[in-house]
Amino acid sequence: MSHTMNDASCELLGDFFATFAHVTRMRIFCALQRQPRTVTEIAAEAHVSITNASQHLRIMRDRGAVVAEKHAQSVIYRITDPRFIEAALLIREALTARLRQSAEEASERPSRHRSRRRLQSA
Amino acid sequence: MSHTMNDASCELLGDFFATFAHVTRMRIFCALQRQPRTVTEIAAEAHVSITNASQHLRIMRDRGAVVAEKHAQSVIYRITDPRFIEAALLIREALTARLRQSAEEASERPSRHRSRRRLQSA
DNA sequence: TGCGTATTTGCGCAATTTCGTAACAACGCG
DNA sequence: CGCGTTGTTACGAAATTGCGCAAATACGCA
Repeated sequence: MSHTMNDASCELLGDFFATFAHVTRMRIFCALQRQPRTVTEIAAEAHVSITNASQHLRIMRDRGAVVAEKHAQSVIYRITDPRFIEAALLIREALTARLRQSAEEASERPSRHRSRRRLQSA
Repeated sequence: MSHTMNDASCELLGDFFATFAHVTRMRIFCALQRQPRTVTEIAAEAHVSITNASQHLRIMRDRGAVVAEKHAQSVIYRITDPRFIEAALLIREALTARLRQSAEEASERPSRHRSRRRLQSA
């Protein structure tokens, strides 16, 4: 496998990113990180209704991010691939590093606030 | 930093994933992977209009995924953090591994097609 | 200054996503 | 069986996103 991406990878990745492109779904992912959980537990941890949790879980299930296993009265969800977690942690590192860095820059060169990131002249 | 995620990380990550949750934006990311490019070049590589490319680039710029640098008449975009590329490659590995695996399973136990992933009984 | 190239933005519309309400399905238990 | 618990689905409304077109902006050059 090459070290750069092609068009097919773009389709694949775009779809994957969409799976997690919602705070609630990230929170669900977050809750499932430590251990498998029932829908009711997931809903509580993600601060949403059970219905809403179920709806998001369906999206994640359809895209293969989680699997459901029926157990007595309840349904237990878990993350399908630990690499998803690894990837999320890696990205979080990059993001927090960026935050730290821009915080430092802001303290060096203060009150240069831009409400929206614009072009930077060369 | 812990090895699991908290609520703040979820916000951050949800936003990040949204940035790339579109085939066109992934293709743009893909094109910028090798080298910085002008908007016109990016539009050509992503197979979209210049206007549309510019719109997607604004989204990516606003979220900090890319930066723009004005150079003579043209604007040159580049990816802000190489870790974004690393992460994308890592995720691609996980995804293609999953694809390979389900392809194998499908050949072992054929014609078990489900149009939509459903619950699996224990 | 006026022109051409490069890029961005405003706007309206179509498509998609999100979410609540209500109805429905599955299951264990008395 | 009838009921309570757990979870899913249908549906419609509201919000968001995506995109094309036209207009605007930026900049180098004659």
